[in-house]
Amino acid sequence: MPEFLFNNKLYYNPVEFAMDRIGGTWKMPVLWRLKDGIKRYGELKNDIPHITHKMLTSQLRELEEEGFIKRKVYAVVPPKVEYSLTPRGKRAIVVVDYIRNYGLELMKEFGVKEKKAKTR
Amino acid sequence: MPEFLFNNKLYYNPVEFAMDRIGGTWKMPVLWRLKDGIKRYGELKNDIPHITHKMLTSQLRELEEEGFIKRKVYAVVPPKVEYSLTPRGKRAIVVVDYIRNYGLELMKEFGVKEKKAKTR
DNA sequence: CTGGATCCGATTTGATACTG
DNA sequence: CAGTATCAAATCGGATCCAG
Repeated sequence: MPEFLFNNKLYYNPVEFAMDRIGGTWKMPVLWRLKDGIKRYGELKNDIPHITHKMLTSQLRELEEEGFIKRKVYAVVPPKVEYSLTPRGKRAIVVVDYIRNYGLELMKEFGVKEKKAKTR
Repeated sequence: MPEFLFNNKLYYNPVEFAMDRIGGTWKMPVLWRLKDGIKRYGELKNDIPHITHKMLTSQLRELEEEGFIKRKVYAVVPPKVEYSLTPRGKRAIVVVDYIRNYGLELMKEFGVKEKKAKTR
């Protein structure tokens, strides 16, 4: 298995490299939300349950820096910022979709039930 | 996006569920090593660069508990233990391969060079 | 040879407060 | 509305030691 450096981090294989770009708890959900077009910061925040302000901003920064999403700032008050997928981000959606389908398959195997509105 | 529980952990989407099963730094490399057949603990340890004893054993435990690999113990001294893929593990290999190819594609885009034998 | 347990530092994440 | 900074809590990973 090869071994290489990127941004001063040591990687052991291509899978790890890919997962460091679009893995983690929140990056795929964020990309997925942008699948159908432009979203504002607040929309993303509302659409993704439980994500904290800090996590959303940091994940958006990283995805932007690595060219998966584009950030457009409007010089208005109050601020308005729109996020959208770049071609690289659109390519990633195909992969996310693939993994998502595998996840659904696994969930069925493991007998996972959706958690319906819980009392409390 | 749905939301559900598994092993007392809250998941927000199928992607996260899948990644919790076979994601992380080491699970895919471990599965990948078993792609071509049975391996002993020591072989895995030698074949996977930089993995520590602790990580290898913990990852093998989890993969076994969740049905991706099978553990066969021989009642001999010193101990001999063989690991192999279950059908579920073999199915996972297809996914790993897919992500791996995407990783290679990304590496090319990012201009990542393999790290050749370093001085020191 | 395989594997469990412990200690401890490093990294990640959440909560909160503050800003233009 | 969108974003930054700070501090504390939680999680993770590595090194090390013990055991059958």
